[in-house]
Amino acid sequence: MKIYNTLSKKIEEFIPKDKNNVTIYTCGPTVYHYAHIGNLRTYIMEDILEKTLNFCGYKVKRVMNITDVGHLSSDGETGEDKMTIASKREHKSSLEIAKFYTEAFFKDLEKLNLKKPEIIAKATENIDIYIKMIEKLLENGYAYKSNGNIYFDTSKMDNYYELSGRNKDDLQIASRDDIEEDIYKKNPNDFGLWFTNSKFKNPELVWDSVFGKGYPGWHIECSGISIKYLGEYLDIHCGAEDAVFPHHTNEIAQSEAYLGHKWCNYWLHFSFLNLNNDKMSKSSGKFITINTLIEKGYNPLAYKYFILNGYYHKQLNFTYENLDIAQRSYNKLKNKITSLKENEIVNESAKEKYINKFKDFLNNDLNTANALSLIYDILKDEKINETTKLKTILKMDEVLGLSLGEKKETIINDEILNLIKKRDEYKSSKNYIKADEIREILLQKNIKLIDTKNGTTYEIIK
RNA sequence: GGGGCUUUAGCCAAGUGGUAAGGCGUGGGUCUGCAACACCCUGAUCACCGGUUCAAAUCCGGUAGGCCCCUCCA
Repeated sequence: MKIYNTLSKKIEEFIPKDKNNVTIYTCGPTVYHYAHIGNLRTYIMEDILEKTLNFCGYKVKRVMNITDVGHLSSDGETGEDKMTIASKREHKSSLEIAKFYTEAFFKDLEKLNLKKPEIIAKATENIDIYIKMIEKLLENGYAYKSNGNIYFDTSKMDNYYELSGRNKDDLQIASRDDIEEDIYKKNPNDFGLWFTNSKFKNPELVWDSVFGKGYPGWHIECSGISIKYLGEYLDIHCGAEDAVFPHHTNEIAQSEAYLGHKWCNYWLHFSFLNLNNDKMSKSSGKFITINTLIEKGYNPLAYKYFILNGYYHKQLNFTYENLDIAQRSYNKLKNKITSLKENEIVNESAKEKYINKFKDFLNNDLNTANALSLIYDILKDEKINETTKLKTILKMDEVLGLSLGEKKETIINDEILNLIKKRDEYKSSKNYIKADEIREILLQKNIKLIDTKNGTTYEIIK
C-alpha cells in the first residue's frame, strides 16, 4: 500500500513494523459541540484506511481519543476553556456536555457506516500516563517548570521542525491577533504539558499530581494515550491538515523525548472540507452537521459519496449544489445495484479480477474516486452476469460503506395498494385527471409511482 | 515574513512521458396519456509563460490564483 507521508512529503510504500499487525492512532473530536461535516471527512477517510488495511489482510488496532478537557479558548475575553463555555451555554457540567456530544458523535459515525475504533480513550480517564510521561521529561531535562506550569523545551529536540518543514527563525510569534505571547516560556514554541497556574480562572476539571493540582496540556493527551494503548512504536498517525503544526509536531517531540527513540513512521493528513470556499469551524459557528443535512432531506451516505469521489489530499468545497449532484448520482447508482438479479451463478474469477483492481486503487494512496468509478465499469461489463456484478459490488461496499445493496423500505398498507389499483382503472378508462390526482396524493405520502410496461410500481422517497 | 497543499470540460474527478477514465448536469432522441424511471447520442488540449524530449496534463524553471498552518481548530 502506498500513502502520502507528511514526514517525507512523498508517497511511500507502507511497511508496518510488524508484518501483519498495524497500529493506528487517530486524533478524535473535542466534544464541546456536534461534529461538523468537515470533521467527519477526516473520520470517513480514517475508516476507509482501516477497512482497506483489513481488506488486504492486515489486522488493525486503532485508537481514537475523545478530548473532554483542556482545550484553550480562542476568545481572550472570557478566559475559559471550550468545555466551560459549552457548560454555560447549555447549563450543564463539563462532564455532561462531554457525554452528550460523545454520544452524538458515535451516532454520526453510525449514520455514515463508520466503524467505531477498537479503542476509544477519553482524555480525562488517562491522566496517569500524562503524569508519568511528564515526570520522566522533567527528569531527563526535556521539560522545565516556570510560573507554576510545566513546559516542554523545544530547543532540546534537534528534529523538532522535521514534520512541518519549518524552521525556528521563520515562525511568527502569536501570529493571530487574539493570541498573547506567554512570557514564561524559554522558547517561543515551547508548549505546556501541565498547568497549575493557567490563565483560566478556576478550571472546572483539575487533578492532583506531583506538580500540583492542575490539568494537562492538549498535546500530551494524544501521545500519552497512543503510548499507553499501542505501545512504544506506532505505524500510522492520522489527523487533519491543521494538526501538522503544532499539535503533531509537539506529539513527536514529547513522545520521542520520553521514549528515547523514533516513535511513528507514517503521518497521514487529510485536507479540509471548505464551506463556500471558506473554512468550516466550530468556533466561528460556520458549520454544517449531519443532522442539518438530514433535516434538509439529504442522505448522510450521499454526503459520504461526495467525499469519496474526491481525493483526501485535496481540499474539497462543500456547497448544497454539489451535494445535490452527489445525492442524485448516489441514488441512481443504488437503484441500478438493487435491481440486479441475485440468483445466478457467480463468475468467481471475474469477481476476483475486479476485487484486485479495487484493492489496487485503494492501495494507491486511497484513491477512492477510482474505486467508485470501478463500480460503473462493473455495471457496464457485458461479459458477466448480474449476480456476479452484485456480489462484486457488495464486496467492495465492505470498505466503502455506502449501503449500496440496501433496498428501500417497502412497507405499504392495503389502503395504498387500493389507491394504486384504482389509479390503474382510471388510467385504462383514460380518466387521466383522476389518475394524476391519486399520484399526487401518494406523492404527499412520500410514495412515488412509476409506470412501466409491466404495470405500476412504487418507490418510497427518502 | 516562513512552511505546506492545490489549479484538468458547467460541477465533482481520474490520469505520474506517447496524443485526455468515470459520475452529475446540459442539449438531442427512444419509451410514455403526461411525467418520472431507464436506455442511446452529445463536451475539454489539461491556470499562464518558458525549457528538456522524437513525444508532456504528466519532468524542470518561473508567474498567477485558491486553501491550510505558524500555540482554539478535523
